Amino acid sequence: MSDPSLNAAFFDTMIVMNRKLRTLYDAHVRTRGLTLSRARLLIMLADDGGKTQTEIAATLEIEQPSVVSLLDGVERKGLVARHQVEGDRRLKRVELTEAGRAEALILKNFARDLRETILDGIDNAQLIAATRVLDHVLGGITSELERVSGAGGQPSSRRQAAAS
Amino acid sequence: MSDPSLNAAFFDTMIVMNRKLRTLYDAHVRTRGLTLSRARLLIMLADDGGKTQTEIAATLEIEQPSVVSLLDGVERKGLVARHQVEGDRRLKRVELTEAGRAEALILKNFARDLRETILDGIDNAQLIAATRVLDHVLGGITSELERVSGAGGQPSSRRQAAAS
DNA sequence: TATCACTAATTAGACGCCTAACAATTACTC
DNA sequence: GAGTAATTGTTAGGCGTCTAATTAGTGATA
Repeated sequence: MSDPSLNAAFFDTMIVMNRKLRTLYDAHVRTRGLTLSRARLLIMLADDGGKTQTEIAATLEIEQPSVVSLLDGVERKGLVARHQVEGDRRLKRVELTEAGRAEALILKNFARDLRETILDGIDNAQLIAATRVLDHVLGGITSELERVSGAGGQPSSRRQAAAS
Repeated sequence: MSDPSLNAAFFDTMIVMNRKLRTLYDAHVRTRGLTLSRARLLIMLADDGGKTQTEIAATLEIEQPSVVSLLDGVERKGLVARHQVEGDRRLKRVELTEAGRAEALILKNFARDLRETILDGIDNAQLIAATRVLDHVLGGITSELERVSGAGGQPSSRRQAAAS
């Protein structure tokens, strides 16, 4: 079928790369009390506007409790605010503050530049091909994850890119 | 130069995929008190034999304190043991126990099968191309990381695949 | 209207990862 | 040989993520 050591190399490289990417990004924004995950959240809010926490979880593809602690962090810094929603007191609509909007802009530009630096030497065709593979693999993981834990079998809304 | 939204999609997909891969793997081995990271460690030890903690950190490409807590977990389960080294009392050589060797074999087989399942539909050429891109990107991240934090500028021993 | 099921956010507890700072030991240097 | 520098493993503290369980609010129904 496929070469086991080739498969292993793919995943291992991916795992290491992910961790180092986070470390690199964090190193740059740490002085402002931010991280890659927080940046992903802020940029998403800047692009998509106010969302409830459930919607945030779905867009970022993380679990709701992860959203809670992420929000706690950036709310403490005054970058977002949780607003009550008229008509349903369970919901909280999350909005960027003025400071949050400014920060999001900075983060977005920094992220763009960093990606540019890191991807230097890769042409568009290669990147498209690699992204297609990643997307296919992500699909495989997601359906396997649903098969394993999601016994209920709801129709699985597929993902789309969250950060810009 | 390059398309910003294309770059963003690549990284975002990679980030999400990584998190979901970990969740999927963890879900399978959780009942035995294991995780993807612990599996990576055990498999590496099974392949490469006893190593000091510094060597483990280098091979897995994580920091030494991360190795400490990782080892604490699997040592508590009796899967590895830390042995004193003759001649240098700072060092500790880490070895798999009998139970650890058995567990590593199971994990290795499971990992192989899971990769096979997840990569279904991707042919070797695509996978090789994608891995080459990942490797290039990892190289970019690593050198950027060294440029940023490693002011000392030691000659950067390059990475090689750790899990099999 | 009282109950029961569902949903949104949260808390609790665990693990993985990091940086910074530390203790013990060894190596180097004068 | 004494003092300093480097190395090894560790602890402390922080963030991100997960699952399981809890709390509060909504809706549907008998």
